[in-house]
Amino acid sequence: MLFAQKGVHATSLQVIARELGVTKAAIYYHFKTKHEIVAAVLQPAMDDLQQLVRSAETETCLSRRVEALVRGLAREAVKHRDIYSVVLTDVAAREAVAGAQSLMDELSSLLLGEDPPASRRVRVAMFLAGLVGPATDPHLRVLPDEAIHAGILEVGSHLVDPGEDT
Amino acid sequence: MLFAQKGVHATSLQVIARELGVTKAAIYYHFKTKHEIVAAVLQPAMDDLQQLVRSAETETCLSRRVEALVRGLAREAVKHRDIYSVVLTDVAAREAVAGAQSLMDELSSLLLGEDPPASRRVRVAMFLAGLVGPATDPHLRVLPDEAIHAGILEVGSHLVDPGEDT
DNA sequence: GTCTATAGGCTGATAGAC
DNA sequence: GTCTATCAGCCTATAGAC
Repeated sequence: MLFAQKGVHATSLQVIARELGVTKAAIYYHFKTKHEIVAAVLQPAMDDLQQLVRSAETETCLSRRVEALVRGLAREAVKHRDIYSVVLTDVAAREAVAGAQSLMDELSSLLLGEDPPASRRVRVAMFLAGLVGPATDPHLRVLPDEAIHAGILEVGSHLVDPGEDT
Repeated sequence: MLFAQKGVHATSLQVIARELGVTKAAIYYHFKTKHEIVAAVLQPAMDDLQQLVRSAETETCLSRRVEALVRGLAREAVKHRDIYSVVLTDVAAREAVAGAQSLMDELSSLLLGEDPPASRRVRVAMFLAGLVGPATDPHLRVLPDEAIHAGILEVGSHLVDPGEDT
């Protein structure tokens, strides 16, 4: 995906149109604005993420909630590798998708629980930001999905586990 | 810094000029191109990072090398919070700074050592990508430098430690 | 539905007065 | 050193033919 390579802002409609073999105007028949295009591309991942957050909201036990979220995030990060490398990275992308920022905020809150110590705040922030790593690193793209999934799971269960607090 | 908030590509010279209270032309007296401006902003962090990589290159013992790099990265990530959130994130920024990408590649290689298992590859990629987390997360910006530094150190020593391989 | 043509704005960058 | 004025080029978006 072009958005991932050059960023949303640097990917012009002209380039997109050429890639698709049509003209700019043809694209504007299907989408009203560029924001809509970006949103449409990111939508599948956003929907899955939203569903994950929704289902985790009901779980009041922190450790169980965290476990479910980490497992879900590992699954999603692999499934939507390309999209994650955009959403978690590109400022323009987050602007285009309404609620992307607040969704990430809520995700963060659900992982942190109430009044977390500073060390856990850092660990969770690094885990969430780190999800982009396997998605973007060209050397990792050759690894099978299972290996990346297992790796993320391992990292997440350690970094976000509330029991790790000192 | 504007580059961090809106991305390099979305930050026009006009906005930069207005922010500084001068005109675009005045800026072009000091810098030949926009690339030069971006490079100048990122230079301090890049220099420190390069020096870190240089000094680590000579250490042939993997575990000692990794320890030094993790310690150095934790220090740098805190010292240059704003810049790290740009360099590690923005595609346009990496394009502007010659050698930024290859520096990150070398850093990654030095942390990985020879023929690392897949799980360590993922852990290192997540650690490096995760360095942006504490820098960008608005909730973490209120934490004192020491807390973030300690958190990164803790995460890094666990994620990148070669002894953690299974 | 997809095209051509074009409007109107903003961009990075330059030339020349002060 | 900083300004005004201006350039060509690209952008998003629209109007209207086919």
